Amino acid sequence: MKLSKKSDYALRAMIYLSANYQKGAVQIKEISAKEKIPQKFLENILLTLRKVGILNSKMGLRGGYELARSPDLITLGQVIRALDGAIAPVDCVSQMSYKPCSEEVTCVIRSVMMEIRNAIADVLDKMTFADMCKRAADSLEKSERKALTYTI
Amino acid sequence: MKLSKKSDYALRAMIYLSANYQKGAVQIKEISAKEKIPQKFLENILLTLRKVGILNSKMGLRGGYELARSPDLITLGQVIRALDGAIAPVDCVSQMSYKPCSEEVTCVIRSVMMEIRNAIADVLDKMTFADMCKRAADSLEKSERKALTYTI
DNA sequence: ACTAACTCTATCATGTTGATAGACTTTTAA
DNA sequence: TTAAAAGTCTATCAACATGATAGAGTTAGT
Repeated sequence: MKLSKKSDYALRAMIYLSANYQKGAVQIKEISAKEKIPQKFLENILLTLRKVGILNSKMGLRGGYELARSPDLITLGQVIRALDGAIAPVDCVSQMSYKPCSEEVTCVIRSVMMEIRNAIADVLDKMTFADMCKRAADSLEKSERKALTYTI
Repeated sequence: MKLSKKSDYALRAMIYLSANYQKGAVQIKEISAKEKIPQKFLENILLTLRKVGILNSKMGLRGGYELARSPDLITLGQVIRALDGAIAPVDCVSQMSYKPCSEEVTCVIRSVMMEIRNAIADVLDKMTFADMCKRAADSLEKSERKALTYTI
């Protein structure tokens, strides 16, 4: 039950790219520096996201990466699945890498794991990067207001 | 986001022990055979569960393992935490192995992971092994009725 | 005392994770 | 037209986790 560093980095990079959606291509180097992600590691991550069609890239001087579509059309689930694979805790309840278990029909562990899978998917597949940016703005504002209150 | 084989085996063994709760100590060998779990591997698992107080053991001839308390007082969460550790997808939202992340207050990834942790915990900490036995009985009955229907 | 059972520690092969290296290709702008 | 800046691709690595096995102990019922 663990989010890999890879997916964590990917989410951070995606939030960064979402916040800069209108500004055109952003370079790996910039994301790497701002989000403190090892550059070479980030290269692989972004490459993967490009291959699944979440990002577009421009090669050459002044190249970079940008979202392939609007942030409200990309969910956390899409990104995590691209990097970590299936979200389900066991394969027999996975949409992505389904493998039947021996006693499918009566297996009670399976039924509980299905509940968990659905609960996770419910969060990750509904949450878009537009939502994430909004949340970030909200919580920043809130913490600034708080800081202001304290300094009075 | 993956349940380890260890936890999976543990859950199966616990369900088996719950179903045999009134019958006194059950031997590793029996559980291993019935649930098709490598015996030596199972030894380690049961030992761990004993150390955290979920199981009691009797040594010597006619020894074995049994639940330390009634099945309705043991949750799946307790067992999985004993074997796999924290349930939370990232440490900064974990009750069990909490480690602060740098930007705790404003981190939006954290807030989403907290939602997921809570959703998972909500399932695992409410579901007891008594519930599991009931489910098993229900689904067995259902599949038998179904089989009957088919054979008419 | 014999034996069936749990206890404990060590070991092992395999795979995954997080990270790095370097050679290659594409594009732009001077 | 060429140098520099950017992405592309493949290989490699150390460290760790996982799933499993081995074997020498210890305990207790008969």
